[in-house]
Formats: sequence, structure tokens, C-alpha cells
Amino acid sequence: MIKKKSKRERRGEDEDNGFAMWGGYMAAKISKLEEQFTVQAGKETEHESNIFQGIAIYVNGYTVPGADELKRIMILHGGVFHHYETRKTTHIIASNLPDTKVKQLKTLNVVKPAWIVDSVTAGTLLDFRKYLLYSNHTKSQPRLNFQQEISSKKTIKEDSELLPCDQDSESNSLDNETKCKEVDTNTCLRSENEQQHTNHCRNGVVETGLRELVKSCPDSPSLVKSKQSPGSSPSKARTANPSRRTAVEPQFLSEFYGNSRLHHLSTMGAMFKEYVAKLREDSQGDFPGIKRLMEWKKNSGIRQDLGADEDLIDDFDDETFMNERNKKVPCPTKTIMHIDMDCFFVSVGLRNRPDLHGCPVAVTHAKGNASRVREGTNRQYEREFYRQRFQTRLKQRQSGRSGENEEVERKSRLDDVDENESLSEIASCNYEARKAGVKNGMFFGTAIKLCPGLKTIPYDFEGYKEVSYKLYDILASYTLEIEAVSCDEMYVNCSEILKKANVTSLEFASFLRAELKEATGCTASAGFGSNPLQARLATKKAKPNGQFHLLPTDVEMFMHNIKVEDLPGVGHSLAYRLHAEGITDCRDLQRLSLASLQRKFGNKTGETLHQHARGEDQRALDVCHQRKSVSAEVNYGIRFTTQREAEAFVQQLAQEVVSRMKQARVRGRQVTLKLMIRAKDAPVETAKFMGHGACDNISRSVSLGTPTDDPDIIYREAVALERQLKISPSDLRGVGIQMNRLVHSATSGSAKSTVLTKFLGLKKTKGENSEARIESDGGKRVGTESNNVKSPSKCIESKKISQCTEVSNVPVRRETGLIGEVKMEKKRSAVNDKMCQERKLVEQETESKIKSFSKAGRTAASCDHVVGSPVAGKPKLTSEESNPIPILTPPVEVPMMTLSQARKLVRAWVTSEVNPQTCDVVMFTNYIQRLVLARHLEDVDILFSLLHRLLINKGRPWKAAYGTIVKNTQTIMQTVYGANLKVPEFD
DNA sequence: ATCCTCCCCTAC
DNA sequence: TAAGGTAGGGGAGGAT
Ligand SMILES: Nc1ccn([C@H]2C[C@H](O)[C@@H](COP(=O)(O)OP(=O)(O)OP(=O)(O)O)O2)c(=O)n1
Ligand SMILES: [Mg+2]
Ligand SMILES: [Mg+2]
Repeated sequence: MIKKKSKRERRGEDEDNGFAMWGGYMAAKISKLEEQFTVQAGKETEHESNIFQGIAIYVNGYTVPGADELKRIMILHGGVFHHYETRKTTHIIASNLPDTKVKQLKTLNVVKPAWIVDSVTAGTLLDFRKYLLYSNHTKSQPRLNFQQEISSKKTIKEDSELLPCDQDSESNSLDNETKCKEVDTNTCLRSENEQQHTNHCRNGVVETGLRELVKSCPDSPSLVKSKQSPGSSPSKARTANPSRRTAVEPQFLSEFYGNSRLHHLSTMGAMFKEYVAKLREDSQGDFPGIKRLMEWKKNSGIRQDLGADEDLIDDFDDETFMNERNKKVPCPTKTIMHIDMDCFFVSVGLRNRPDLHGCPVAVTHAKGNASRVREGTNRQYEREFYRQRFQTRLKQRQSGRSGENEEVERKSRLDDVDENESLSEIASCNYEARKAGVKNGMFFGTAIKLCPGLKTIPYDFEGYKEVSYKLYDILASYTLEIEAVSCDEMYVNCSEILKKANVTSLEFASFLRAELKEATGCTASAGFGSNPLQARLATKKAKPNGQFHLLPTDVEMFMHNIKVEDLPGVGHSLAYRLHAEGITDCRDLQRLSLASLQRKFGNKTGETLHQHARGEDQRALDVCHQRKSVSAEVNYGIRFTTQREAEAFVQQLAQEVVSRMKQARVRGRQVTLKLMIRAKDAPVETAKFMGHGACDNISRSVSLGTPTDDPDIIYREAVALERQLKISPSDLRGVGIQMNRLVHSATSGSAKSTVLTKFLGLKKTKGENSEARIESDGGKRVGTESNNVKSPSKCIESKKISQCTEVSNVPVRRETGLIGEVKMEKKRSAVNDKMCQERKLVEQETESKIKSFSKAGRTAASCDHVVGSPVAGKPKLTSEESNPIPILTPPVEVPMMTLSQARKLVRAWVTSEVNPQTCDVVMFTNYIQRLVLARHLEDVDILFSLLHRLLINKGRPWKAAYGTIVKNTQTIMQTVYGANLKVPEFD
């Protein structure tokens, strides 16, 4: 029998953390899981060939072509693609691997990507041995290799993606053709200027810079090829000491992004949101995890009866007791889990560093030695600068507001570092380091003082991605009611899981965490509650390597002692303001009335604080996310001397943002330029090397008449905005381009969504061809801002009532109504959530239509274009007033849910509501209308039958709603088919 | 009132 | 040296 140990004791044995008891059982389960999530050429997909039959690859690190492309190729040609290495992986594809990585690999078949490409070209599987990547011969230098890869990537990119020559070069831009030549002079200029500016510029720098420029000039495809070969020696080109690398260098962007943790973090976050969406789309609705869980539950019955329950629960005493006591009571409410990897970057990095176990460890770029003092920097000065500015802002906020506030000290991060200590940030530190007060995001210089024994390890972005995939794959084997928060964290609606497997939350957590540990070598913590807030707070309490269920009965007590800064949404600023009011924990917060909180902190913020203080949170999980913006920004290494340099960089950013838009299958109707500008009196040399220092932030936006993903347009708009601001290029410290008001294109065409997808896909091409180019009139732009030319006649009514009742006639016309509705979503029940999301899609599509019509003021030409082209050949839209259904223009780019999803939703909707809510009726009607437009009448028929059947025993309001839906659907039917649809009726 | 733009803040 | 990105919520204040 297992002896119960004290928590502390158990935590000390960090090797197994109680997981040992799972033994080989887990291993077996994991392997099943792997199979489940292997991406394979589906039976549904048509193969182009079977070249790669029996081959399963895993792509390690950066390759050309990239992992995505390789995945596509594999699937197309009968192969298998793994997101991470498994036993089934037959080959690893890599262009370049550090020795340390090679050693861990389970197979010797490390092959260059050319193997795949050439095999496809050859139409047959070539001998991979000719493509082996022999990398065990010399002591490699990861950084150099890495940079080399980056620059070859860059070359490819320019080669393939840059626009053809910019004809009206009068308007400033560096066109592709002359770029190489121009850049030379450019660089010389720069170096001269630099020597004046800063006195540590060496010849070597210029030389290196030039050589690199030459290297990355788009030359010929053969150049690309030669660079791809990993054997070519990178060393001599890079030996010069690059003492000042700025965004002027053409390869800066990719190098910076390659090293930026925050960039990787964001990218991976977006990636996993998309991953969840894709899994949902492809889901067959089977969740093997549930079976595993049930199996386990069956086999572990004895253990529970022996009263060793608490051994399952690595937890804290009081709550454990409460949890145990309440365990038998079935929880009628929803159970939300929040799960988060423990000190993620460190955990991943330590997988292969047993030598560092037990040591305080941090992931950072700093190597552990003190940084060099640079001339022209003065941290004292910059610190003082920040302090003063903070005071000024505080006064601004306080003026006009009464009340004597408590004096609260505001610390700057620079306070704790001396002149020569590293300002490299710590991405993540383990719990040993945290004991000493080290925190994520802290400067290394500060951390090493708090924790002199602190060890550092480098970043391993590939590793994070692999582990994240495993995390998401494992969770997805239980449910797809997942909201991805980041690469190491998500919310999960566990209600179904617990019900189906008949397990408690903590049983599930134990099993799950063991599984995760086994698969990834990293620990995770899980928190449960009846809403996301509670779950999140529970995770915080559970950390590290623990789990905790905050039960409804305990919420009140629990919240009392939560510090305000521990509430999600309360960061430095709000915490400071709350502290200034004498509010430090939720108990204090609870004493304030809703009204006073709103008065002090604003409407929404006040309300959220009021609710969160009580552990309330009615937010539904956003399981089906749709991004609202795409941006690329760099606030590091920005040191321009000429406007031309600045504009060249903006051009690169425009490229970058476009490639991201394409990937996300969106186009944007608004371009926003974001700049950071050295604050007046702020030192020219920043405290942090190449940092932005104290800055003013400025953003300017333009609305376009039509959505775009054209780098040329975006570049021009952005530059126009930049010029308008008349900022000295040398004061720029940050530049970003953001695209807003997105219009989403059709889904990836994954074999799943059949007819509809095809239909939409067809239309899409048409729409894109007809895309209007605005601003083709070169640099002179008229009235670009304050674009909202919505004339009253175009936005007929705007009252909420009509918006909900008069469905079909105006389903998509009123901006005001639509937006009002979207806001209501947040207060809605979870059941309706999916509907709302559907709804959002329509809105986006819709909104663009409205805007297109209402944008008349901008350019007559562009407006004509917009109205005319997508509808070409359709019943003419004389004016929008006379056309009651603008949606008639096929909803080109709207992903739809599948029939079975729709059915589920309808069922859930009807069973969950006593009476239908008008807005839901609107949403449903919209959905049906779109099905009709997509000529998907079978589905419409099925849905009406279903709805009718479900409503037979419902009251009058439901039946009336049904009538409304039918009526409005028939209107659309008349327009599209000139006939009514036969649907069941109530008497 | 409700919008839009330009911020600021928060989170990872 | 150092790699301070990015998406989204929300508020202030002006325009309508
Ligand atoms: N300022 C920050 C915060 C986080 N991260 C990265 C590194 C973290 O490992 C990862 C996940 O962030 P978490 O907030 O989940 O922090 P950890 O996982 O490191 O620690 P824990 O979750 O155990 O508190 O994001 C970062 O680079 N910089
Ligand atoms: Mg974490
Ligand atoms: Mg996290």
C-alpha cells in the first residue's frame, strides 16, 4: 500500500513527482496518441502520387522549402508528416543542425530537404543516402549556421516575392532592379554618417555590411541553390565583429525575428489558435483520450478505495480536503480547466540538461558575464527620465479628479541595474530561481544579483514548438472545446470529458499531467473552476507541477485573499492606481460599489473589476478564433540616418505583413503605421543596446476603399503616413505596420467542408481578380483620413429593435446595428457562442460591403470598381436602397460550419432556451440564408426539419421565431431560385 | 448616443 | 551588448 507523504516531501523528489506509479502503462497509451495525431495523407484527399509511401518525416529547424511546404508535399505524395519526432518517424529533414541536437536524435537518417524536392521532381523516391546531412564532423557554431540560414531564407524571399519594378520611382521607393547598386552608396553614406554619430564604428563593420548586401542581392536562382548547401563555410564572411547592426542592414529583419523571443511567442500563439481551429474543422468527433481515461479509471478503482486518493492529488492541504469532501457531489455547472506548462522555456531547455536539475536556471540571450559599458549611455539618466515622465502622466490623470491618494512608490525596471549589468531579458526562469525573487521578463543583470548562482541556457525555439504541439495534440484527444491562449497555455471546457469518463476533475488532471510529462518531459499545472477566471486563479495556486480545483463553495473565501495584481487584466498600471486608492486585495475591491469602480476606472474596466473581485466571469471560451488584425513591428535596432533607409525598412515590413496576411488568408481594409520616436530630451544612445529607450508612440491609420494584401499598396500608404508626420529619421526607434478591418478568405479547402468550400473557392478567385487598386494615382492622396463617409441615406434605420426583428430585408446593412449586436455577444450564454462567431464572420463580410458602398467619398474610380466588379454578371445593384439583400453578392470568403456542427448547435440552442432570443434568430437566419446562397438546399432542408421537430412542443415565441425564419428564408429563395422551399409548418 | 481615431494597457 | 512582438480590450475626446 502506498504511504501518504507530506506535500513538501513529495515535491522534493522531483524526478517523478508521483508519476512513477503510472509505469509502462502510460508509454503504451502515448504511442497510441502519436498515431492519432500523425498527419497523414487522408483517405479523403486525392493523392498526386505515392512517392513517399512508407516515409514519415519530421522537419527539424529551418529548411528550404519550409516545414509547411514539406508537409504539403508529403501529404500530396503519399507520405506522412510529423510535427515532432516519434518512433514512427523514418527520416528527419534538416538543413543544418547543431551537434547538441544531432546527438539527441533517435535516427541517423538526417536528410536534406532537397531529397524531398528532388524526389518529387524525379517522380520517384530517390536514395536518401545521397542526401544525408553529415553534421557530426566538426564542432558547429549554431549562431553562425543560424545566421547563414536566415540569410539564405532572405534571398529566397526576395527572389520570389518582391514586386516587379516600381514604375513611378519618382515616388521614392527603391525598386528591385536598382536595389543592389543603390544599396552600396546607401551603405557608404550610412557608414560615414555613423562615424560622425558614434565613435565606435570600424572599417570591419562597413566591409561586412557590404559583403552581406552583395550576398543577399537577388541575383540568380543558382545563387540560392549554392547557399542552401550546408557544407559551404559561413565563417569567413562573418568573422568581422559586427559591432553595430541596425535595421539598415538588409538582413536585419530576419535575423532579429529569428532571435526575438516575443516574436516567436506571438507567432506560436497565433499558430496554435489556428491549429485548434483546424482540428475542429477536421474533427470526426472521436476522442480517444476519453477511452484512455475510462480504461485508467477502471483499473485504478482499487487504489481509490484504499483511501489513497490524496496521492493522486499533488495539492495543498485545505483545498485537497474540500475537494475530496465534495468529490462525490456531481457538479451541475460547467467545469473549465486552465492548463499551463511550468516555466515553459526552461522546462524545455532542461530536458537534456540533467546536470542543471535543482539549479536556478533562466533562459536568456545573456551568457552570464557582465556586459560591456558603451559610450554615450547613461542609465542613471534614462532612469531619471522615465521617473519624471511617469510623474507627469500621473499628474495628468489626477488633475480634475478629487481625493487624496496614498503615496505609492513606482519602481522602474532600470532601478535595479547598474551601469554595466546586462539588460538582456529573462524569458523564463525556473522555480528555484523564483525562490530568489527572479521573475520572467526581468533583466539578467537584476536577476544575477538576486540569485548569484543563476545559470543561463539558450533559447530553443524549435523545441518549444515541438512540445507545444504535443501539449495541444494530447488535449485535443479529449475535446476540442479549447481556447488556445499561448503556446504553453489554454482553457478547456472539461464538462463533457468528466461526464463521459465519469472521473473527477482532479483524476482527469492527474492522468493528463502524467501523460504530458511522459510525452514531453515537461511538467504542467492545471486549475479548475466554474469559469475561466476561477480556473486561471486555480492554476496559479497549483503551480508548479500541481493541480487544484477551486470549488464553488470555496470561491468566496478564496477570492478574499487574492491580490488585485493577480487578477487577469490588472497589470502595472491598474495595480498602481488601485493601490493608490488603498485597494490591495479582492476583499478591498469587493467593498467598492460597481458605480464607483466604473467612475474611477471606466465602464468596462469597472464592471470587470467588480465581477472578478467576486470570482465571477461570464466570458465564454473563444474556441473558434478569428483574428482582427495582422501586424509586423520592430522596436529594436532602429537607427536610421536617412529617410530612404527608413522607407526601405517600411517596405520590408510591408512584405512581412503581407506574407502573414496571406498565410492567415485575410486582407485588410485599414493600414496603421506605428512609430516609436525618441522622446524629447531622451538620450540618443539608449541604455539597452539597440533598444528603443524612452519614446513617444504615434500611430496613424488610413482606410482603403477595398481590402488589400498588396505589398505595394500597403507600403505606399504606410510611407505616406510616415512622411506626413515629418519625423527626423534619426529619431525613429520603432516602426510597425498593422492591418485592420480584415476580410477573411475561404478556408484552406481541406477535404472536409465539401460543396460549400468548393463553391466559395470558386467565387474567391473571381473576387480577387477584381480587386481594386486604390491610390494608383501615385503619391497624391486625397482626404485619406476621417474616411467614414457613411451618409445617412445609406444607413437606413439603426434601432436595435428593427435590427432583430426585420431580419432578411436588412440582414447585413447597418453597421450600427451589427456592431451593437457583436457587443451583446459577450454577455451571452456559451451555447450561443458558436452562433455568435458565425455571426461575426458574416459581419466582417458584411461590413466590408457596407463600407464599400459608403466609401463613396474617397475615389470615384475605386468606388465604381468595388461596386461593379464582384457582382459582375449578377442582377444589377442599381443602388443599395433598392437592393434589399446586399448579401446577394455571394458571401465569397466566409468559412462555414459543417452540417453536423450546425445540427448540434441548433439542438443546443433549442434545448437551452425557454424562449428564443431575437439575436440568435437573426444569426440562425443569416446562416440559413448563406446556405441558400451556396445552393446547399439539402442542408437547409435538414435543418428546417430538425428545428421543426425540436419545436413541436415549444411555446408560441419559438413557433413565431420559426415562422420568421421561414419567411425570411423564402425571400432569399425567391431571389435566388424564384421559388419557395418546401418546409414543414406549424398549424 | 454612437461612431472613429489614437492612444494606453495587458498578456504570453 | 541584444534581439523591447503582437493581438485584443478599452478609454478619452472629437465628429456626427
Ligand atoms: N515576459 C515574458 C513572459 C513569458 N515569456 C515566455 C517564456 C515563458 O516560458 C513562456 C510562457 O509564459 P508563462 O507566463 O506561462 O511563464 P512560464 O511558463 O515561464 O512560467 P509559469 O507558467 O510556470 O509561471 O512565455 C517571455 O518570453 N517573456
Ligand atoms: Mg507557463
Ligand atoms: Mg503561459
